[in-house]
Order: sequence, then C-alpha cells, then structure tokens
Amino acid sequence: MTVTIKDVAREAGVATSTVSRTLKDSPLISENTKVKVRQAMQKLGYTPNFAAQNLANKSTQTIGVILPVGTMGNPAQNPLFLEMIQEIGVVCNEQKYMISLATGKTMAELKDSVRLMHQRKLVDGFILLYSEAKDPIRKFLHDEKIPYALLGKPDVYENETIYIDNDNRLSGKSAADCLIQHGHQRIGYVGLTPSQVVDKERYKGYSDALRDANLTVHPELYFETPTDFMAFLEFLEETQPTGLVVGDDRLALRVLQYLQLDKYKVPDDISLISFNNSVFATLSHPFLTTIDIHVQELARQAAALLIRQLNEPSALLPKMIVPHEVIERETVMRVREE
Amino acid sequence: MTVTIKDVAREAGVATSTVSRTLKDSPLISENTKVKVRQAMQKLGYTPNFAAQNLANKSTQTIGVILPVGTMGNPAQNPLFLEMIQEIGVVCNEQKYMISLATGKTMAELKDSVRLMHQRKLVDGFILLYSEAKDPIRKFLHDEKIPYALLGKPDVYENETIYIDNDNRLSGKSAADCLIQHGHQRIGYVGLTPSQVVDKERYKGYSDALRDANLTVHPELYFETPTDFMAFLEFLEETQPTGLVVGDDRLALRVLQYLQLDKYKVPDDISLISFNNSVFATLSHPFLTTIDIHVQELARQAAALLIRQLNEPSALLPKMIVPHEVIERETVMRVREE
DNA sequence: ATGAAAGCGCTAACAA
DNA sequence: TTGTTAGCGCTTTCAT
Repeated sequence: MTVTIKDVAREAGVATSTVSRTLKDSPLISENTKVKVRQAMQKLGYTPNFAAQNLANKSTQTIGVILPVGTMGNPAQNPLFLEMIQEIGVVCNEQKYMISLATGKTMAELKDSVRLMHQRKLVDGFILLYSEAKDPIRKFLHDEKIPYALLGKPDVYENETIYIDNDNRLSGKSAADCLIQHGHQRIGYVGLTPSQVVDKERYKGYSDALRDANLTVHPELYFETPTDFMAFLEFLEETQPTGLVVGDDRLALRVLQYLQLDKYKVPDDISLISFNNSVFATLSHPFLTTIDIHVQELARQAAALLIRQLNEPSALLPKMIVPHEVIERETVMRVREE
Repeated sequence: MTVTIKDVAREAGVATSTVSRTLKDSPLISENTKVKVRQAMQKLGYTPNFAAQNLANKSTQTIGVILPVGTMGNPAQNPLFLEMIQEIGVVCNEQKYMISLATGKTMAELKDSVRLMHQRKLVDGFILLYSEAKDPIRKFLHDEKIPYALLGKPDVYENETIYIDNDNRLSGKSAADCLIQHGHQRIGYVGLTPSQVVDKERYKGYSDALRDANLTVHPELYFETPTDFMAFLEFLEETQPTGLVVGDDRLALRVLQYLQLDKYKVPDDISLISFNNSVFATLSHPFLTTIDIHVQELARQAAALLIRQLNEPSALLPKMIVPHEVIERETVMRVREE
C-alpha cells in the first residue's frame, strides 16, 4: 500500500501534524525532530499525495497551458509553441509546479476544456500561448478573474493582464530599417493573418520606418487565401519591390518559393527579412535573415511571472517586453544600383 | 464560496450519497430524484472537485504525456510532437481525461518529472511520445509497473508494453521500392541518429528491398556531426547514387540543400524520398516525395488504448500498427537512361 | 515545540 | 431506492 503521513508519524514517533509541518520546514518544529521525521520519510519512501494536499490547501500547484486551436495559423505546425512549452516546463520543474494542457480542435472545445480545468480546480492559473483579437478564452479568463499570463499583446484589458511580449512595432521597424540600410526603397509588407495583433503592430513599425525614410508605405498583403496570392503577384508587378518584410519564417519560406517559381532571385532581385528565427530560417537555401524574438525567454518569463502572481495575489500585474535581435543571414543584400 | 455536494444535497432535499450516485448516473437512483438532483446542480452551478474525487477514488483521470528531452534530435523543432499532443488532447477531451505534461532539458530532469508525477499520484498512466534505445524513462515505467503507451517501437519488454507504431521496416522497404520502381539502381540510405530504433528498422526495410532487387546495399549514413557530412560527400563521389532514402523530411530538406550546393539537381540528378509527410515536405522547392506515417492516427490510438487499459487493467496489452502511405510529389523521378 | 482533532469534498460500504 | 457514516491523505486551528 501507499505510505501516508500516518505511517511516517508512527515510524518517527510523532503526530501527523508534526510530519506535515516538517514537510513545509516550519520553524515551529525543532531541528531534532525534523531530522527524525525526515529519516522516517526516507526510510519509508514517503511522497505527499498531491490530491490530498490540494484538497486541504485549496490550491493545486499546477498551471494550465493553453494551446491555440488547430485552425489558427496551423499552430500544430508552428515549432515555436513546442519551444515555449519546453521552456515553461523548465521553470515549472524548478518551482515544483505541474503543467496541465488545454487543447481543442475548435474554439468551443478549447473553451470547454479551459472552463473544466478551472471549475474542477485543476489549475491555479493559465498561460495563454497565443494572442488573438477578440479571443473568447481571454474574455472568459478575465470575466472569471482567473489569474493568467498572456504571451503576446492584449487587444483589450491591457492594464489588467500579465503579458510578455516583444515590442512588435519596434521589431517591425527594425526589419524595415534593415532593408532601408541596405539601400532598398520599394519595400512591401506581407503578413500572416489580419486577426493576429502581432501582425498589425509589426506593420505599424514597418510604416514608421518607411515614413521616417520618406519612402512609400504600401498596404499590407496577406497569405491566407489563393486570392491573396493573386494580390501578391499584382503587387510585385505594379510596385517592383526590392525588399519584403514577411510576417514569419514559415511564410517567408513560402514567399521565397513563390518568388523563385516566378523567376525572381532571392536576394539578388528581392531581399527578404522575416520574424522568429525558428527552425525554418536555416532550412532553405538561401538562409533567412530574420528577427529573433527570443521565444524561450518569453515563455520563461510568462511562467515565472504567473507563478509569482499565484504566490502573491495582491502584487501588481506586470507586463514585460523582451528585446528582439536582427539575425543577418543570406536573404538581405545591398540593393543593386539602378 | 464554492458549491459542494452538500449544498446540492440540501437544495435537492436528499443525501450526499444520492448526489454522488446521480453524478455517476448510477442505476440505483430513480429517475425522479435524479432529475431533482440535476436541477439542484444546475441551479447552484455545481461542478465536482477534482482533487476530492481523486482522493476518494484513488484515481486521477489524467494521463501524463512525456516529451523527449531537448537534445534528442531537436524535438522542440519537430512539429510531429505538437500534432501528437493536439490529437491526444482531442481523445482526452472526449473521454474527460486531463493531460499533464512531463518535460525536461536533460534525461535526469525528465525522469525526475515523471517520477514525481507518478509518486504524487498525479496521473494514472503515461504516453511516451518517442522511442529511444535503452531509455531510462521506459525502464522506470516498466520497473514500477506503471501503465503506459509507447509511440514507436520498443527495443525491450516488447511483449509487455502497449505500443503504437508504423511498420517501419515495411515503410523503409516501400521507400526503396518507390525508387526502384522508378528505375533507380544505386540507392543510398541517410538516417537521423543511430539511437533511434525507427531508423534501424527503416534501414532494414531499405536493405530488404535492394536485396530483393539484386541491388547493392550500402551502409547507412548519418547526419549528426560534420564528419558525417564528409562521409556523405565521399559516398556521393564513390557510388554515384541516383536515389536516396532519407530518415525524415527535415533531414531531407538539409540533404536537398547540400546536394544543391554541391551542384546536384533534385530530382534530375538525384531522387529523394523521405518519411513523415510533415510541414517540411511542402515547404521547399521541389516538394518532397515522402511517406506519410499518419501521426494523428498514431497519437489517437495511443491515447485510446492507454485509457482503455486504465479502465480495464486486466486486459491484454495491445500493440497496434498504423499503415503508412507513399505521397508522391516532386523529388522522385524516373532515372535517366545511362 | 508538539499533539488531538476537525475539516477539505467526495465515495462507498453498510443500514434501512 | 435512499440515507448514514467512515474514510481518502493532508492541513490547521486550538490545546497543552
């Protein structure tokens, strides 16, 4: 049978409460008896029962990690999420927290999963791995006053949520600036999906940079539907861009392909800079020049800040900005004289 | 305050045990009172407390999902794992199971995490997302007689573990056969890492196919260290292969690049076939001809079989083979006459 | 500094 | 068919 606190108490010749206190290293217990108790624990191979602690404590020492639904920009295929999870895992391991996962094929399913986890008191708080405009999950978390940390930029409740993000606007600017510094003048912006706040911000940054340099700001293009692709081709013809800022590495790989199929050479004809510095960036030839957003740091902070919040509920809700970094590889080159 | 089973009992004018039984839809309770009780639950917004149920039941209704450590073939960057997790999530949502995640930067850390989850009775069983030779985690699970399902092929305890896998040997054969059918005669095999059982099996299948066709079987090549790359180049020079079977899509992308840098054209000079049909397969140009291993089905079955096992511990431990499928795209072409 | 005992919310054996 | 009650393993007053 499983060894309980009672067994330890008997073995050590003390009361269960003494064992319990020893467990938390309470100053009320003398060093001598602590030693005695710990020896008993050792000997019997005792480990506290999680459920019992939870029940008595009304806390769970576990955080729920919410993955985006399968349809949203193919997250299942976005390696960033796994990196985030791994990193959250590291922090949780250190702090003896557990990770519970909320997933779903649809928003409804995901929300059910989240609600269930909360109602049944399985988690103390959540980490939302994505930020999406008008997200029903966030609304739910907010309305129920459930502690959570958001990875990305909130569209609402900005002052009432813990979030960890890059300065997306600034990184958009950095990307465009990189092209400008290489002599580019006709620069376009290709985004992932209009619903991601990230994209909007980066586009603003792109606009800032071009405006500062007195260059023409073009409307953003998306790659969601085949129609978008048509628009892209039109854009290429009409404005003859020499540089493109692309929403993320994976999209950049697709763009790269489209360009090559269309007889454009990268970077000779068109330079490309994208975001994330994910696996994809060093997969194709040429390697992508890209902006590293430091996902691991983002995730680590999210976990750390959420856990801090859980331990001191009265603390103010922090926001944190993780710096980005331009990684120059092979897809950006100095524009040829015309 | 939280509403408990007592509140519901009072509201419905019954005993707590009646409420508890209604919860499980026990046939002992009459329809009438069930209705009454359910109405009371509704009215009060009752949801059973997970920890309390666990404590009383000595079961947790949650399964632990074990991710490979960060260093093993860069799993953090392998999108298959996320797909698996998502799919396990779907099954768990259906069956009202919860997912807990075990991760770690090192084997030791991972093992601690797994051990903790088990000792503290956080999970009823595990799903091991990877299969690695001489895996200490598996040994631990086996020694402690903890229920688990393995995704992949076991190197030991084969008859005492639930596993779900492809017929890797056969898929290796299919890959080689595909090349042979396209007229290829000089065919090489490039693997990921010698420690993955999968690779070994596929190589055997490759050998089977070549032997059946009376072609020369070459030793397998790996892409782990820069030295491996040298060996690869030597191999190209010496044996002038027209076709290559590659361990997985991502590796295939790298191989593709190396070949192109080395002035080989794919598929004109060398055909390529790989495994997994992951995101990577349609990312590069040309698109990869690859073998779909049906990860989602693999994951779904793993979850389903494990849960079944948890519910009927006496059932025999099933093994399941999920069929593969050749996806012909652009990297395999008929060999040119010589 | 330590112990006794009353919960935490739910289940199940036993009674009725 | 339903109610009573003793746990499940741990925490935490309240005594001592």
